[in-house]
Amino acid sequence: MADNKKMVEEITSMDEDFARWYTDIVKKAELIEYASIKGCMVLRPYGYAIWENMQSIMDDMIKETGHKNVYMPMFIPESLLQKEKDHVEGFAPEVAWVTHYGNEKLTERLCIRPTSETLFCDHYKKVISSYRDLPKLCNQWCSVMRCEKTTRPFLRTAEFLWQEGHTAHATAEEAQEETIKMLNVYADFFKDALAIPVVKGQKTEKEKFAGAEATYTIESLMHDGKALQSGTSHNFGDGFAKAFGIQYTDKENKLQYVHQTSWGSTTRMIGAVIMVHGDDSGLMLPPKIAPIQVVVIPIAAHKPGVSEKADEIYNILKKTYRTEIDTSDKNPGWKFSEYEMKGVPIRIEIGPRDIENNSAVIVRRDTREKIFVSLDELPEKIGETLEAIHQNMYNKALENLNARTNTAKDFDEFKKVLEEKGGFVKAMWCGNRECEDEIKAQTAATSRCMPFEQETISDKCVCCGKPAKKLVYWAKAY
RNA sequence: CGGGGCGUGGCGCAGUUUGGUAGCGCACUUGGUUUGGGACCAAGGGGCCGCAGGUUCAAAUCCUGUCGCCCCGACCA
Repeated sequence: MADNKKMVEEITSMDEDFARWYTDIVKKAELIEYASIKGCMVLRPYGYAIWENMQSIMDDMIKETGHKNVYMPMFIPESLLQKEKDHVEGFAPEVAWVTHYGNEKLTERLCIRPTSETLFCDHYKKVISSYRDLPKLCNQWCSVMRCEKTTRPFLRTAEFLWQEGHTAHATAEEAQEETIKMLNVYADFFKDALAIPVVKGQKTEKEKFAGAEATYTIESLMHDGKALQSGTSHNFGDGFAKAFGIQYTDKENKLQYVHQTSWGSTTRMIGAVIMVHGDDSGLMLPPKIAPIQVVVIPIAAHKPGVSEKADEIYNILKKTYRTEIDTSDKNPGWKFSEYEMKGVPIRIEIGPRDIENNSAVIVRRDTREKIFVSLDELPEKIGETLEAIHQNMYNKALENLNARTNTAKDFDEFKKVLEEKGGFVKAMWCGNRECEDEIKAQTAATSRCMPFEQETISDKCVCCGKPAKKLVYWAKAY
């Protein structure tokens, strides 16, 4: 038995090690607890606080670009869901159905929203009649439900929290502009709030959203070399408008269909943060979204003056930074590990030695560097250090992204590069679905996006050798 | 739905081959000593051994059935 177990451990792939590392972090950092409801998870206070910080920054950015928040019902009547053919085909297999209201059996069942396009369409049909009513720029924060067959904390859960923006415009050009604008908002958010660099581009036909004319994506790279679709922005053209009959009268008194977009980002972003920045000591949170930016840890708190000084520091810092103090009776070593596991960017140690020197020790989560700072300069130094941590985290993630982005001219090279280096492989593609399927079948890699910044690596498709149309980023993905 | 595995205190497991007082680590409670990298000592609480039958003087252990969960294959933010 023991031998067998050992053997299993020895042949355990890196993938499984990484998976174990990941699930360990989400539990030990107290982000989630598994719910007793299939596929769902309990977001615990610390995990939810991370989401709230993300939400607050993202919400500002969405409002900054002229959008207003609204709230739609969580139920969608079956007939409404079915109005757009591609959309219903894409989502029907994974929706949950409500069949009863109390004891009364419904004549038409209601699904729990897997996404709210159809509800927004139904609404827009009612409130849009003139070009003067356009554009409609709405956003909703809510949870949606998709009965996934396999789930994973944050990356794929049955119910998840997200923001979904839904807009309606007079022209195709305006809709396209909006689609790209919001994709850029996501990319900026990843860089400025999450310290994660992304690749921006368009999804292929195979990978695009059910019902969309075009889907754009930001793709980030986890430090195990797998890609993660981290936010998407869709241009619907007038497909939904025609299916739902959303029309307006233009300046020439002619009836026109609106052009729509939608874009969403989810709690999956927390998964991205864990897998991009985390290390062997646990989570590492970018300062902007960290629920605790600074934790004060008194050393030998029973010795004279220590408690008082620690309190004093805490009270000063909490005015400017999200600060906590840990006065529990755990020993310091335990506390150090605990807050590293939780990804707190800075910890401050204050003990008898520091009090003698009127100083404190600040320790960076990202570099473990210990910096001795005089108490007078402390608040200022904290600000500088938080900024430096963000920069350093971004730079490291960018280094990893660059190091793991390689090119391949033919299929043999493609397989070799993917096998040896992981990450993104840039390669040319003929535009045919068959080649995407073939590449996936042979390598497990999927097309992540056709980047905005196109290059010509070769004139032949990496798979079939026919003339190439597009440069594609390929990768194994979550 | 096809292949593999597992159900034993809150969590992680041992015990099952060969039936004989339910154990270990972590966590928890109390008291004390500690405190600059996951402390130590002492005492304590907590289990219809997934469920239902059967065999037996005796079942966590053997037999039958059943339920649940996890991993691998087809989809997805």
